[in-house]
Amino acid sequence: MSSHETSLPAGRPRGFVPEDALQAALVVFWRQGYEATSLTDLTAAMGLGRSSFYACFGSKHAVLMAAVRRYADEKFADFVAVTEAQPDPSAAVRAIIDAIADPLGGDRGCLFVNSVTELAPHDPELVELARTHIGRVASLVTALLIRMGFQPDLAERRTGALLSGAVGATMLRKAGMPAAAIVDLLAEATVLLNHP
Amino acid sequence: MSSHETSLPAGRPRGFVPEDALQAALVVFWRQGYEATSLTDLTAAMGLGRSSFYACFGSKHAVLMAAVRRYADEKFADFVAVTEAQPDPSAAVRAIIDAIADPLGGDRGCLFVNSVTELAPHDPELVELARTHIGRVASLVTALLIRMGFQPDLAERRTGALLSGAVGATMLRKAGMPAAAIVDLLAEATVLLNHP
DNA sequence: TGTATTCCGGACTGATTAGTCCATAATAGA
DNA sequence: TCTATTATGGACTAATCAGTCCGGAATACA
Repeated sequence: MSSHETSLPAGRPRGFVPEDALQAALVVFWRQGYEATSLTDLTAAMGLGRSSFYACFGSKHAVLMAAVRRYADEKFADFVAVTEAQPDPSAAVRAIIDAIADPLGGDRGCLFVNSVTELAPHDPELVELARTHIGRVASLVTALLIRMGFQPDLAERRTGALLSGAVGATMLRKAGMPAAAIVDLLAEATVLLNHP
Repeated sequence: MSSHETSLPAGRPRGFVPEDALQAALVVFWRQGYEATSLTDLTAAMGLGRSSFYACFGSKHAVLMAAVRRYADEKFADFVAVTEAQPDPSAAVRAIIDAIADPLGGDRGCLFVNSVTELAPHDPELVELARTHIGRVASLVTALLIRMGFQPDLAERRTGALLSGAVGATMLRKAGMPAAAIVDLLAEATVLLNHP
């Protein structure tokens, strides 16, 4: 049992870091959407040839799935971090809603929302990912609402209303609504936290 | 001045009704999105050849614009009708939000939301249409909130939160959330109408 | 150095894309 | 019936699509 740290292969090593390439793909999909992104766009942004692309990632669709999964995981990790760092559950919910809508984050919207909206009707794999992600985010928020004193079933319904508002805000932002209006609108949504 | 009812042309008459063809195109775009719909899909659904298509509509993008415009106009007309038929402004707002989210209308979402989400970053013409449409709907709802007793600036911000929630609900529906949950969530959003 | 193994640039594939064009068909008015 | 005008089907184009493949380059290990 000699040096087998990560079971290195015996041939020529990759000239790129898969995670970096995936991140580049994520950005392109985020800006352009799935169908509007050609393999030429994709490989150019990722900085690799078609051979490397297919050898490493398999297909255009697989890259999208990996990118969306990465995006969703990253976002969810942020939400959890906020939740753990913020002792006040109400403030934590506000922070999560803000992070979803990302009111100051430009007008390209949310990769997750964009992808689901574009592909959901014909992409069961993406829908499955979406259900899982939405489910875990909803659980997190619902738990915070319960900590605030809401009854479980009410907390669950109100979580839906809050998430819906955050998601809708990303679309309104894409439609050209000014960032300031989005900020106001999200602040207004906190009424859902104050009303019994 | 003989019979000049609609200034009829002198050549062979059309073998189709443009409005019907447009409606068929609308349905296809609604189900499949813009990029995922080929001209072959489109003309097949509309029941006409490429020549007729281009002679009558100009381009694929022009048809999308016409379809979205028609969709938005129809929806807005519904909202106005509801507003005028319903004496209680609070109930009128609830009806409008419900009509936007269309919780029982299947999982293809809203053509307007779908199109904006897919194309907004690269389609200024569509963004312009979106701004106009969102603006008039927001004005309508804001007026209702003012009639309910809200101060104008608060009414405007709360309108944003309500519309955001309705729009977001269409995405959650596409992501597989059950219709019943959408109904609950929308009902919960009416908290925004009850809180001072 | 030699060999096994992997990676990569780029040419290539067949299918599909949005859009054009033309010869023919169908109509209105004379 | 004849002519001017418009509509139509279907062939056609040049470009682009996602994906494949191969010959050479680069590495690890012996």
